[in-house]
Amino acid sequence: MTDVRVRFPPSPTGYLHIGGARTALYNWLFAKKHNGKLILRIEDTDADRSTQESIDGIIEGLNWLGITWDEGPYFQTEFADEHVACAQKLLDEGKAYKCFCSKEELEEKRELAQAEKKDYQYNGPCRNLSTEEVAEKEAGGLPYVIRFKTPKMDGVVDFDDKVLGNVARTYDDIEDFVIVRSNGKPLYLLCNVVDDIRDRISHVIRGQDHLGNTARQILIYRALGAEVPEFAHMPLTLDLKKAKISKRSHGEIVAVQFYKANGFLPWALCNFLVLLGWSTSDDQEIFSREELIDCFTLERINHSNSIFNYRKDDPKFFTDPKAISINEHYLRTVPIEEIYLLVKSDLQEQGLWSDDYDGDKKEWFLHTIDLIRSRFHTIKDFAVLGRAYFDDDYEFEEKAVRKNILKHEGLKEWFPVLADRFAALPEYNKDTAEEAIRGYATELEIKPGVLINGARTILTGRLAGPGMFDVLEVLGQERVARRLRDVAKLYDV
RNA sequence: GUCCCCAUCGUCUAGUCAGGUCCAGGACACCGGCCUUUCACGCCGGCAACACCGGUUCGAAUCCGGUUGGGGACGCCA
Repeated sequence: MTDVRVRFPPSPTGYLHIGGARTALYNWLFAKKHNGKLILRIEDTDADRSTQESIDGIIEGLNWLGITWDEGPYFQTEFADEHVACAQKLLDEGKAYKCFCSKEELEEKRELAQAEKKDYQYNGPCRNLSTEEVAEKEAGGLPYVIRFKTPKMDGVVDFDDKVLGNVARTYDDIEDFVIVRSNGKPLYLLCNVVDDIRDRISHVIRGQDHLGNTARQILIYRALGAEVPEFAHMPLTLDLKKAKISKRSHGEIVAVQFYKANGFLPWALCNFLVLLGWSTSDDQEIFSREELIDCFTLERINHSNSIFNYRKDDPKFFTDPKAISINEHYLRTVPIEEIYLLVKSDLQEQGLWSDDYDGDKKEWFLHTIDLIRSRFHTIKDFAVLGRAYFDDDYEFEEKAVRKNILKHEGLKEWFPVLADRFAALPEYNKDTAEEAIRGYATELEIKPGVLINGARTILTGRLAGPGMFDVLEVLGQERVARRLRDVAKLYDV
């Protein structure tokens, strides 16, 4: 294979959404796999809709996901002269022509055709204007667009799509499409090809929504005398109603930023995204970066669209359940150091961070997040569900208080006693704590579970959590004793 | 209306190119059980799909044709 050079060309008209991220990811994987280069090109030719905010958001999103590029970001507008020059070249060589038909006139025809349920194609008179006629109209100050002159011939324009196989379209079916607006600005179809030629793109990996563009773009490549790259059209991601996912109809749930803000591990999102339309033959679903790069191939991309399984207002899953499950998997299995910084920055944001965690108490901190992480869904849970481990001001689950505290009136007396016993322990650790708690239960002739579950609730505020003796150790002698002595407050309400 | 793409559990999918080993496998979700002081993890089990109709064939999820369904494109957007 010749040098692999692929590109990700977002138009900066909104944030980076998961569909775009998936396209970028596939390109990135393909580049990595073949020791190729990924080029980031911002397609900002639509001046009305492009924003700096959006450019920043896209770059931030890619960075967060760990999708790195080797060249760029280039900006399409910087190459405007080149686009115009290519259009001129096509004009000079008779491969394109000036069309003086007015926009209004054409729109009218198109609407008419639609109303009559007939096919519409530009078939205007301008294709065959003589040089004199053109000069005359121009002299008269008539505005014009430049149209590509599609060869009038039998047969098809076809290409061997790396995902779909052979895809063909008859010449007949391709109208003389506009490549330059009447204001002199070249259009996407042209710019994109010119840029891809300049950037020596070898493989165009993009969504199937571009499938209809490909035949026309191949015509441009040929007219410009350039080599046609390989194409790979990946399936689209739809919502449960089978509509294309978009910011407008789905809001932030489809924004990469949303996953960052909601405590996803970036690689977990990538892993989820890659599975939306691609798979291996051996049922593997969890991949390290290296594994994925190694086994990724365009040929194993699915042909059919996939559905992003997100139910609005689902109380249990705030996004696709599979995405959450993959995130949980990574959250509880990656080396603790890999989530340490993410947890740190979230605790900092929540005002729960202490610099000791980075110093004297670092070992304690790592051990603690390791202990509690298997029950969590996202990084955000450390500060919410795990708050009691980092701060004395935590909430009590109502159900837990009812079930584990209020049900046992005796705890009001027992816990202060237990607190004293813990405090008096010359050596305090999970074993001595367990001994103390079990011994006391025996004395009281109650089941140890009453003390254990009650302790969990008063110490952590929660109904469920890690093994109690681990919790006792992690929380430490002083905190445990203090919180147990305070049991009366739970009966007050 | 025209053109293009697609069609396996609720969702993501394996199997389709080289038909039999598939009364269809895995994952998520869901339901049961085990483990356990709780919950989670883990483990065991369950529910659940080849869109339809024809054809080819000894044999079809797989090949062919049609139907239906879904998606995309049809801009002086990208």
